[in-house]
Amino acid sequence: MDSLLGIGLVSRRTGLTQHVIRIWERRYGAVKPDRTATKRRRYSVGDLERLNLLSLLTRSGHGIGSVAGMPTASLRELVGGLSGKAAPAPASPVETKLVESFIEECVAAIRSFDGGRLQAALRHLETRLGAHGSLQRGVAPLVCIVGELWRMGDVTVAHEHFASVEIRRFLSSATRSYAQGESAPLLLVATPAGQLHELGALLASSAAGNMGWRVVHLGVGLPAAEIAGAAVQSRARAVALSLVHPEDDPALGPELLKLRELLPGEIPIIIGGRAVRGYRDTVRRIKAIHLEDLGRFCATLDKLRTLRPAGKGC
Amino acid sequence: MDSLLGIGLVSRRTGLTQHVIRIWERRYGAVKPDRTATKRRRYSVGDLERLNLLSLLTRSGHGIGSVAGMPTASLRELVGGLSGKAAPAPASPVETKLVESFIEECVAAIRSFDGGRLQAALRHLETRLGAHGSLQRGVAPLVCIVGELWRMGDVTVAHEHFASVEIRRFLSSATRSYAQGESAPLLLVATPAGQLHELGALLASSAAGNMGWRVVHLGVGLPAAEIAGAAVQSRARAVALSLVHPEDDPALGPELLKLRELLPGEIPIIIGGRAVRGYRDTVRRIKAIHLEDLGRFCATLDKLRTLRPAGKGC
DNA sequence: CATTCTTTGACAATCTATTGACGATTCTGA
DNA sequence: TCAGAATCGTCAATAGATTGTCAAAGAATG
Repeated sequence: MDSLLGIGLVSRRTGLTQHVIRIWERRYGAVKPDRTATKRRRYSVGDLERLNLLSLLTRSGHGIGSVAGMPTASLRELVGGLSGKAAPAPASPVETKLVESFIEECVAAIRSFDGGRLQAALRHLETRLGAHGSLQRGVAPLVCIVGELWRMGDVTVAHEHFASVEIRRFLSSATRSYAQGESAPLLLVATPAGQLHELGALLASSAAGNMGWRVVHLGVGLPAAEIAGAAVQSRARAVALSLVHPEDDPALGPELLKLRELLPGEIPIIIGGRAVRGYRDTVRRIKAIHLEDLGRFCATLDKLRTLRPAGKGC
Repeated sequence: MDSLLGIGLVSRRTGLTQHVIRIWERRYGAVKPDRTATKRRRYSVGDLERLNLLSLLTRSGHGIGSVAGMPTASLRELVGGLSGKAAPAPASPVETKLVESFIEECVAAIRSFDGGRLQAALRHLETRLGAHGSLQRGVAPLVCIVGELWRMGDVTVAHEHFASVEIRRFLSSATRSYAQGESAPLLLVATPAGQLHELGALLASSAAGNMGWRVVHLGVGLPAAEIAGAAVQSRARAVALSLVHPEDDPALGPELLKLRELLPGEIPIIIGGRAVRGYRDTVRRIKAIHLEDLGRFCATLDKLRTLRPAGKGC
């Protein structure tokens, strides 16, 4: 077994303290790293994955003592099914087929304004791919496709709104990870003034909730001053914005600048959504973190949680 | 059996207090979790489902004592057949006190962006007043008050948006629509172009869902043509509009006229919300049914369902 | 030599179990 | 209609378990 990672590295990559890693080993035998001749721990990539899984599970409410002893495969299953993210994206042919038929079914349901059918499809996918997998590989693509259909005039505004409402109903009821306690970092999610499409923001909120963040979701079309005020008052660790529809709103650039100005410097701004391209310069100017897909968004959240409080330079 | 969920986790996922979970176990044997060597409860996913079902059932009026002993399959069945119907309307002094403290608690939660606290208050009220009663006598007033606070500048736009999102999350999870088959009448709910406040519409949708209507909720800010198109396509029996904020939008009058024109004559338009007064003439002109409060809205729905067997066979 | 790592014991904060009691509501039978 | 009984959620207090964090001292690394 190639065990070559030092504890410092593992600590940084998992977001766990070195202390915690050692304690988990000593008390629960969570991992059993090799040792060098001089007793230093050497972790394998398998250990790394294991620790990442355990980190996710403890964050979403499991006691470490009850999961530390399980085989890695079971951990993966628990993570996929109950709350966390499914880091590996295997994209097997079976799965792509599943997702394809899912999308097809959803679009048909939307076209006929059949809410029950849409909810059924969403639930079905969730049982197959888990909370996070269904978001990343099912709902997110669906949202894009609906947007596309609308832009091409293939479905009406009413269809698009209807889909938004139903998808958001699903997301609301699927995301239950409330009450993470005061200690969990807080993400503020919103859409700046002029941006009225809410699904991107909702996806972000759900994903963040699944990953153990507390989330304050402010919805759609908020002026910069409001966002900044709320962020300060709720002591958010980061602010996430979603830009989807108008790609050329001249008022949005100044709005973003103002937000950066009003927001304390240590609170990063994360921006995602297909319309970002229209405001690229501004986004760069305010040093926002630009993320195109949900997977990267999750990875960034993980990094932010561990890097920020320690004050470690990024 | 794989029993690995701690009571804390189960509590968060079911919305039940740890205390309640334990009491249900002790008094009614609702679940029989395994124990660790140190007597801690370990729940299986089956237990989790069971508790979720029981939570739903008690919230909609069943006594815990009468359902706690039933096999899980029967619980599922019972939940499937749920369709609101609770809490007539006693309006006792005890209740007004309850509602008052509820509102107070909610406003405090909103001011501090505390979603968990807000959800807890909402749930609590629901257990006391039932699905229907809590809507009519708790949530509806709350919505009005939040709107009032916002208009007076007493809370910011961010607070108002935040409240909208959380209340709508509650409504989404509380409303058990889709239980009805093809035969149930269908109500289309929306907000016309220019009207961007969605809570009124959402309340209407929930109430209608509770009363056994199928609901197509189109959300906020839709042009007349879109509403009419969707109504025709989904074969709605009625269209409900909510008017809340701009009371003097000159574009809204023509929009309403256009809607009446595009809509088949046998489909009535129901209009509610505090901004209706600003458009009184138009509302009268299009022969819309104007309803000021949720109670009358429900009554009207009942009448429409029975009086309007327009297409008796379908 | 500064930094990183290991081990150990101790500590504090949080979570959990159990018990008994309390108060509000609802049910029941006269 | 009314008193008593039953139902049901909540609370408080104590004891014990679980889990993250810390400090100190020595060893290894580069």
